[in-house]
Amino acid sequence: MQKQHNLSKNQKIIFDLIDKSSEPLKAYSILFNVQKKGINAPLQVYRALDKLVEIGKIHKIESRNAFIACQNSSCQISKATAFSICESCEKVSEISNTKLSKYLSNFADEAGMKYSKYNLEFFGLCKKCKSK
Amino acid sequence: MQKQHNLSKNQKIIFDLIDKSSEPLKAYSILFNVQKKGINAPLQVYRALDKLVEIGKIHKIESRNAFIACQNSSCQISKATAFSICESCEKVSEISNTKLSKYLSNFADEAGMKYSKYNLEFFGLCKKCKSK
DNA sequence: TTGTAAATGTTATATTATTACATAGTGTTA
DNA sequence: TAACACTATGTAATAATATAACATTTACAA
Repeated sequence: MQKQHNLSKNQKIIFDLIDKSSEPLKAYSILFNVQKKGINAPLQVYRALDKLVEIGKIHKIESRNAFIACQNSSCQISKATAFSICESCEKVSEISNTKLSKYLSNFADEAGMKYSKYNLEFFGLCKKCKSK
Repeated sequence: MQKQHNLSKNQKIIFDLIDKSSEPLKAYSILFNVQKKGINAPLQVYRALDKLVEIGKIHKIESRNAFIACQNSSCQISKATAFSICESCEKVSEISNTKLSKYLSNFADEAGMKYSKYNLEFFGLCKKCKSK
């Protein structure tokens, strides 16, 4: 059973915003959106983001400096993330593919070393953009 | 046969610096290091970096905002990159594993979509740091 | 030699993220 | 409940990363 994390006020405000969004959100765009809720400073946003990433409720898309809510109902795969990113419309989806995650979690390099965490970003054109 | 890219003056200065470095270099650390060679502005660095990334001579480590020289003699895999990153000493190595790259290049998601590019970053402790 | 693409130089500014310090809330346990 | 540790919050300042806009120059093929 997964540990229950009770989100604090700021964490909840920021998670809700990201969760409702259909696209990855950037930190300062989040800031502008939550100023009416009393969150005034970048640091307040970054602190909430850090925590949310840590507990797996959101993921950072490294190549875009943006954040999306975990699509995985269980939110247990924050140490093993894979995303597809459309280079045209910037749509991002979390990939949850058991074979892929098993393959990568078990991957060992030439020296036999295994890794405790990975992040994979695939790039291409999404269906919509491809057919344009 | 791979296309020959004759590096320009700035590109060469910056590539040489990165290539000699034992660790990933950040843009502003590069800037400080090349100021004696007449490169004065961030944009000059970023332009050279962009070009070097584009032609596959260097790669960007997205999670670190840093750049390393391609370890692959052929430098042809800039669209299919994988790295191991030590979370303690920050050592970064490029992984060139044929099976892995084949697996990922051929990966198709649930909808059968294939991707033209990927970047994978593994995290863990390197041998040295593990034994400490 | 002219056209064009690539590269350079420079200033200013935008975007992303952290340091430092002070205060307040939450939950545990002595 | 008092004392404690831990987490979260608030605020100001600043650091670090990256791009826009504009002018000029170089490389080189037609």
